[in-house]
Amino acid sequence: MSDAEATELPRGIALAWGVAANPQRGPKREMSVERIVDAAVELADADGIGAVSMAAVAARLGFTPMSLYRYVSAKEDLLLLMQEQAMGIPPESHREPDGWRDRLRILFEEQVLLYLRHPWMLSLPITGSPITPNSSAWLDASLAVLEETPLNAEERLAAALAVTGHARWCGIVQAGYTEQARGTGLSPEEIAVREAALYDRVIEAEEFPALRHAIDQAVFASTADPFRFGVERILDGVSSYIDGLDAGGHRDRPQEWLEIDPAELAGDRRVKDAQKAVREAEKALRAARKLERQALKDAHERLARPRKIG
Amino acid sequence: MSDAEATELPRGIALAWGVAANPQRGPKREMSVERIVDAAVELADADGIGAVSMAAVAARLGFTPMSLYRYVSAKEDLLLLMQEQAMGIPPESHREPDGWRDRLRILFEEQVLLYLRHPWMLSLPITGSPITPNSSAWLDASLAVLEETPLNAEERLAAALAVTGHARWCGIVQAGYTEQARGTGLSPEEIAVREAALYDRVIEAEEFPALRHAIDQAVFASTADPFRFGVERILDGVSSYIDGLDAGGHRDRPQEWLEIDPAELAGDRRVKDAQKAVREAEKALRAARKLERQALKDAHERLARPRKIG
DNA sequence: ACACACTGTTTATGAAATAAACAGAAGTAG
DNA sequence: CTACTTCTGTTTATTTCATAAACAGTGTGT
Repeated sequence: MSDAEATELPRGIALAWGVAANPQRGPKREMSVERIVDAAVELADADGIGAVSMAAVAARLGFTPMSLYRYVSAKEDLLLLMQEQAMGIPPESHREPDGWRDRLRILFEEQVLLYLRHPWMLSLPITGSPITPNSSAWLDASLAVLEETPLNAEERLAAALAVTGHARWCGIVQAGYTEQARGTGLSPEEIAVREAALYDRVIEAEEFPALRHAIDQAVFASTADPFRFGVERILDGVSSYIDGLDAGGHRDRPQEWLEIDPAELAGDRRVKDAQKAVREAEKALRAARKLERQALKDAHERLARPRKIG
Repeated sequence: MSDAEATELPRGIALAWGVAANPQRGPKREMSVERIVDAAVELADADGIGAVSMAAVAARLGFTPMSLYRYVSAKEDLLLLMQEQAMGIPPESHREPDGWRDRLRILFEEQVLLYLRHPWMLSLPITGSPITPNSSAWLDASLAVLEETPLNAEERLAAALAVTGHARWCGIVQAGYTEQARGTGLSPEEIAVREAALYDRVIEAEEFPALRHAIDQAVFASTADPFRFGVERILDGVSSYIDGLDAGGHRDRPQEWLEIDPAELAGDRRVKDAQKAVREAEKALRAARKLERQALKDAHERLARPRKIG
């Protein structure tokens, strides 16, 4: 009983699996869940997730805001259905190449394209893994691709997760530019240029030497996609792990989740004050270091100058 | 002129760099930006980002909502400052081990811990890279660690980005559980168990064979952290790339960003309708496949049974 | 002294989600 | 065929936010 209750499908997820009660009596329906979700997705694609209010969706369909609640129990459910619909199922293209590596790369690229098409998906809260048909299909596709490898089930999931996460991360960063572009009316490229200029202005070699070095190498002006490099490294890593297994190497020992000390979570006043003190000390340290570097640099210059003049 | 204007610091970012005008006249200030941000972070840590309203922050400090606007120009700026403050600077621990690999792993773990401490950071919108002192410090640390490798500047950035992204992804997934736990009053472990049960109930072998297989291998009941496996693969990948360089191999050619056809973005009606038709066809295909598999399975059983009886 | 800059407060506005009560439509049972 | 029931979309009202605008009190520089 408590078991059945415990595993009962949450409202929104049930809707996503198409468990919809079709009523027999009463006036004919003028809308449908599908039309509502379509309208919402169109709004979000065009003007971002902020443009999706119950009122706006209803207006787009020519109805009053409250009417939507006959179809969608709450906005949260609508958002879930939007995700599900926008995600779709993985295209067949990933079956074309031979070998897990090329297939997984295609799945990566398709996911990135998904996020480029629907950047708003990335600003929705993630509530665990959404157990919906389409997300399941994507996960299934990744796992299926990896079934030709000697990885065990857990490793396959971890590898699939890593690639998915990287695609998402790529999407997040790009969506950031898209979003800013929408706000400012500039093109994403202009935003990137402006951002590079800001970095250039604000980052001093004394404080952030490695970052400054990167800026001087014009990495932020680069038009290359760092995420492409990233996936290749992930795929390399999986590949070399597989090579290790094939060569009779042992598996990685499963590792525990990272955890923070529960005492920290308890919100103890003394702990918090101590942490704050640490933060301030770190800040002071950083400032002192910066001054030290500056002083060293100046001293070097003073020592160097006479030689130059003489 | 337009150059100076173009690279002017956005309000919030200026605040983060500590460009604060201290007024000479008027009544003494009773609050400070710092106290406001502290209060907001405490609220968010305790009850999630949803608990952070201007009114709630003000109430926690014993003031009226509008008073905050004397210190923080808008909620958006407050959120930026919260991020900056919660992030802090990377701890010194990452300098202890020798070798980029162990150091980068520590930076990964520290970032994950950060997100465990402040899960709300992950539900804030990302607007490009926030060019603030503390985020710069983290990026600088990653880049500095990689300076001992033969990677070039762009590759270093890409590698740092990959690790950061993976930490973030790890945080996102864990924060999902934390968030759900807050909502339902259950422990994150119970949520995970419930989720595994849901998967088990809903995923059929006919529709998602690889996923079903994973479920049967109890991967969702596992207590191991798939992200630990993930970072190791990323580190492996970077490592083997470096080995390749050392062995005189050539670099990956820089690759372009993924893009979607602008025609798609234009929101053309015909294109959209066509896409919708594709979606529906895919759905039908999926259903047909499922039936096919089911039929095959049934047929097999029918063929197998007589032999059993006879 | 006194004007003015600055403080925190009060009041008001508009967007948003959604609860609750409603009037009318369309089946179904008598 | 009538009356009941169920279901539709609408209306109205409440609550929660961010934030604009006007305000009254408080120090400081001139």
